[in-house]
Formats: sequence, C-alpha cells, structure tokens
Amino acid sequence: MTGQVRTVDGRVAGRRGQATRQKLLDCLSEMLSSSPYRDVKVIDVARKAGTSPATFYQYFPDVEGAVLEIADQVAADGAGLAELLEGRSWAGRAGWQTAQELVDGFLDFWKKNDAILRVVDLGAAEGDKRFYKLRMKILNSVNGSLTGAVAELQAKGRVDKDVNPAAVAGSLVTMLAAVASHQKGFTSWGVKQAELKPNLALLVHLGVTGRKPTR
Amino acid sequence: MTGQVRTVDGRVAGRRGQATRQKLLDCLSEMLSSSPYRDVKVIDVARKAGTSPATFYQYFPDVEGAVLEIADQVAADGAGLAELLEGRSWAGRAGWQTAQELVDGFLDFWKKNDAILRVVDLGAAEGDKRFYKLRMKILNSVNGSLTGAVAELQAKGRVDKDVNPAAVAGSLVTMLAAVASHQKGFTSWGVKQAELKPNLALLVHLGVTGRKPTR
DNA sequence: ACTTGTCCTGTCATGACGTCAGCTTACCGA
DNA sequence: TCGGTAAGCTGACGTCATGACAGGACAAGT
Repeated sequence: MTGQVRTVDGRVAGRRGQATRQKLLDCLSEMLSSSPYRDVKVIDVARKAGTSPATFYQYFPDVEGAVLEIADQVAADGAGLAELLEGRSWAGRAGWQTAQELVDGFLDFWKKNDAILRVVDLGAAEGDKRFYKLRMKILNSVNGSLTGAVAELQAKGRVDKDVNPAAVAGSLVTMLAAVASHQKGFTSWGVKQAELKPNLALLVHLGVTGRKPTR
Repeated sequence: MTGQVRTVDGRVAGRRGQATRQKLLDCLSEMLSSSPYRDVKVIDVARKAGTSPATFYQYFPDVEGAVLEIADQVAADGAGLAELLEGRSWAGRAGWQTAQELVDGFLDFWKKNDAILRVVDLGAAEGDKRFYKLRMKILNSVNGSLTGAVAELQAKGRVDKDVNPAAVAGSLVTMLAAVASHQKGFTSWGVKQAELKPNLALLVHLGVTGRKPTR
C-alpha cells in the first residue's frame, strides 16, 4: 500500500532507520507545541532527538517536509471525524444531540493536534497546495456529510431553496476549526469552555436545519 | 500623543529616518504577501528596501518586531469595522441588510490585509500575548457590537435565555475571520465567492436573531 | 573473518543573524 | 561661513544554521 519509507538519497529505510525517523518526527511535534513555528530549527530538533542535523536531512528535505509528514498522519486520523455524522439524524432531539457530539468531537480532535493544525492552516492560507490539500482532507470528512445533510433537508423542503449547502457546511466547519484554534480568545470575552460548546452546537444546528433545536 | 519614534539604540528618528523605517515596513508587508512567513528574512527585506540589514536592526529588534508594528497599523484601521454595526437594526429587512453589510465589510477588510492578518492569527494561536492582544483589538470592534445586539434581543425575549451572547457573537466573528482567510478553500468545494457571501450573511443573521431573515 | 548494505556523523562551504565602530549627512546656533 | 552635534547608514565581523558529502560504525548474512 504505502511505498517503502525512503531516505532523501534513495535508500530504503530499515528498522533502525525508521525508528530514528519517527523519533525525529516526535521531537519536531513537541517543538511545534512549545515554540513558534518560525523559530523551529533543524539543529534543535536533531539535538532533542539525540542525533545530528545531518541525520535529519537524510530523512527530510527540510523542516517543512517533516511537518507535512506529521500532518499526513494527523489527516489520516482526522478522516475518522466522519463517524461523528455517519447515520445521524438532524430531526428533533436527535438533531440537537448530533450537533453537540459534532462540536465535542471536532474540538477534541483540534485540541489534541493544535500545534500541527495551526501550521497546516497557515500553510493553506499562504497558498501552499500541499498544506491546502491536507487541510481539505481533514475538513472534507466532516464537510461532505454536513453538506449532504443540508442538501437532504433542502430536498425535503425543510430548508430554503436559495441556501447553498456546500457554502453553509463549509462555513460551519471552518468556524469549528477556527474557534478550536482560538479557544483561549473566548475566555477574555468572558466565555468559559463549558459555555462555548452548547452555543457552538446551537449555531451548527441553526445553520444546518435553519431552526432552533428542541432540547 | 504617540511618543516619538525611536531607534533601537534610543535615538529619536527624524524625517529621513522615519521614511526609511516606513519603507522597510512596506517592503516587509510585500514580502509577507509573496512568501511564506517562515522564509521572510531580514536580509531580503533590507535588500528590497535598497538598504542594509544593519539599518533594519536600527529600527526593529527582529522580523517579528516589525510585523507587530504593521499589525498595529492594521489594528488601528480595523477599529473602523465597528461602524458596520453602529446603530443598525436586526429586525425585518433591515436586519438582513445589516448582516449582508457586515459580511461584506469584514471580508473586504480581511482580504485587504490577509498577509499580515494570518501572521497575527498564527501568533495568537501560538499563545503570543502581543499578537493575541492585537487580534482582540481588531475583533473586539465587531464582537462588542454583535454581543450587544444579541443581548438586546435576548432582553426583549426574542432570543432564548440560555444563549450566551458573547459566545455566539465570538463564534460568528471567528467564523468570518477564518472564512476570509480560507476563501480559496471554498472554490474547491464548488462554492463561488458570490454565493459564499449571502450564505455567510444567513448564518450571521440566524446566529444573532435565531430566525431566518426576511428578504 | 569477510562482505554488504544500512545508518550515522564529522566536516565543510555557504549564507543569514545581529552587533559595533566609524563614516557620512543634515541641521543649527554663533 | 563655519564648526558642533546628533541622525543615519554601512562594512566588517564573530556566531550560528543550512545542506551536502564522504567515510566510519554497525548489524546481518555467508
């Protein structure tokens, strides 16, 4: 399935090599959590992994290349977010629960991977196609389902004709991602974590169904 | 009012110095638009401004310091976003128009300053207080008014009691900012610019009033 | 022990960083 | 007109990260 892991100079990596490679990725991940992206240096990652910069360059072209690798793993994990919406109903009380669980799951995922995700966000915003694609891969899992839900309700006449399902779904997903990235900002607006979630769920429910939830 | 502009080593900057300083800021701004933040180097900015790196360091401690300066100017400009909501009504047709104009104004502002704003966003997400404060300064102008609008409707009983005005307003503002940053992402979801805006306005209207707009 | 291929690092040229002393320019009062 | 003074700029320098290479260390099979 996935082609063998290869070093930059074309050799196939063996067991030991793969371990070193992974260790470098882990250390890079940690560094991204603890220092600004701009200040993450190859030499620091290598030192932290107990190896030399030259070793780093054997496995990755540069910091960005390694970041893309991590992001790939996260994106694969993120595809599981689709389950949050698989076979869920948006009607009545069930709809309210669907919205709540979506918000919960999404925020958890984002929080767990916040460091790498904000780098992906930056790369995508800067127009880098590789980051852009990864961001899409993550968001699409949720966005597709959400678009489908809106379109379905629209077909049943329960949502206005002039609503664009993809636009609404995309905006909601983007909102969830951004709010997750800036949760701290809400505390200075006097909003606590616990209060934030139901209000987000409310917005999602309103956006998808056009109606207030029945709780 | 504003204390005199000073060089890093404490001298006050005269006319010529201020011009050089501003030129450096302008060139930095351009570079932020054309290359990834991580790759913006002092030496490139200086070259572009037709001066030497040493001159750059006379006015700014580092690239980040200069970015903060630009962001300050943008934040001052962004305070004007409050006008988009000053004295507006959220009732009936007027409410729909308010939502539309808010979306329009916000997206325009973000697009005009996208390069610097995504750096501010990154800094804030990374927990840097200086960037965080600037982001707040920009968003507060809109968020305050929006929170007020929701709270007012809530007082009149037209919005549910258990809605947290600040949480809803903050989420909507965050959504606008994020969507503006990732407008390109929507095209790959098959959503055109022109379609995006009314759907965003719909979400804003729904969030603020809890009802569909009358158009 | 010997070969083979993987894995790592010492070393080096290159180039960015950030500081400093010192040169040039502009302004101002005598 | 002529210094004097402060502003403005840069060349030069030590330090450090980058990225490439060749060669040494190591494990595994023969």
